[in-house]
Amino acid sequence: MTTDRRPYKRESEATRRDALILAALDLVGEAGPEAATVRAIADRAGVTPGLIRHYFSSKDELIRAAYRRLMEWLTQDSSVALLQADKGPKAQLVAFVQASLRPPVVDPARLGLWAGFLNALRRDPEMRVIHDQGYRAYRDLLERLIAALPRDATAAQCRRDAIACNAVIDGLWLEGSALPEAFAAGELEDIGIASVSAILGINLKDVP
Amino acid sequence: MTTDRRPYKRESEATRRDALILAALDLVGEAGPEAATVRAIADRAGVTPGLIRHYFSSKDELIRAAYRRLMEWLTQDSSVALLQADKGPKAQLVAFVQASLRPPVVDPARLGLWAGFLNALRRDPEMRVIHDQGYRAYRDLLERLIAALPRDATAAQCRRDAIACNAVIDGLWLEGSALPEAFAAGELEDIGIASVSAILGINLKDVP
DNA sequence: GTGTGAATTGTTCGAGTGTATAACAAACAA
DNA sequence: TTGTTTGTTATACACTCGAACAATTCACAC
Repeated sequence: MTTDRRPYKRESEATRRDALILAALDLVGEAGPEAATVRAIADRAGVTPGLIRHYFSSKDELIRAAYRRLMEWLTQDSSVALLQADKGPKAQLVAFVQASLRPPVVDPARLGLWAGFLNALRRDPEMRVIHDQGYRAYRDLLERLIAALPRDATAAQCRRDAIACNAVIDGLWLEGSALPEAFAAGELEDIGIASVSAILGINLKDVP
Repeated sequence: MTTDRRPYKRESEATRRDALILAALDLVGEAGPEAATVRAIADRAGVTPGLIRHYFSSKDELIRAAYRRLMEWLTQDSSVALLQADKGPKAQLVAFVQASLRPPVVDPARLGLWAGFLNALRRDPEMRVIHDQGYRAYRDLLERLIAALPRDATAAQCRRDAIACNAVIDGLWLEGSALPEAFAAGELEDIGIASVSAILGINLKDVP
């Protein structure tokens, strides 16, 4: 009896970890966290389940890595507009807010993905640390943009303003992603800019 | 061999269904939807697992009933803010914002409850309808409070303002519930009032 | 009292879960 | 070619899940 063993190719650690993380994100986004079983993840990554524990000490750690990746995406996609940063502080802030309130950041699939991880925060303290880091990174970035604006504000006030602006952006992102058809094109961005302007007491509406 | 059967009391159908629904909500809120197993629900309701299938055709139907109950609660809580309406529009709005940004509304368990049902929406279209209705009811309520304020604003502007204020409240609620220890006592409420004041162009800070 | 039917229990079942480990084979060095 | 390393597969295990069902016990009509 000849044993039919499935043929395979050896890949680098980075490649395999990436494939597994992406497969996990896909599944969580498509059908919720309970669909992201070890077998389903391995199947989607074109690999057998045992390999997961070769690269991650447990399934939870793979899920943690996936969440870390998601948080990185969210902040990177929002701040990608900053790279062309020969513009003034106002224009940078405007670009940041706008990028946060349109695709691919605003996206039903992203919201579903994020919500899928959300309830793991309560159970896993380490997951909460990851969330905290991701959230802090985003808010710190926003706070730096706000502090660079030409206005009089203490550091404490800048922190409060950053929290408030972050909240508006988060809330608009939430609503826009949950009910995409409820808003006209560009409406979320306009409301976001107007709200941030009002909170900061500075006019951002006519900044190109 | 004498079989020791656990003694029990017959309860009315309404009582038992209620107990099971409340137990399910408790568990989803505390530890996420995957913790709400048939056995755990039955255990918390002081009943054996088999009884669930006596009152609900499946576990999914119990979960659906629990979600319906949760939406009833949310709309009732919103209505309560309207009923104590012997105060001015400003005071009503302030009370509404403050109530939305402190416990028991701001609460990791509530966030977990919300998130737990959120990713169930993707699978069950019937749930999505109920969810949308509840969400719009909340925002319409806020929009009515804003429209009652003494200021000049078109209906379109009131809608935009309601979306923005809802976003701030949602965002602050989200962050406060996800990272409860990241904010000082009363800080979220203060930031919320200040932000809503700025967005609406009206001073709410000294309204009792 | 005493049937009788409904409410409730205890238990079992197959399927599916994450984890552990041994067997295999691909890549590479000599 | 041969040997070694280790990425990868295959298999087994202990556990939990939702569902099902027969056995038991309560409440109530008569």
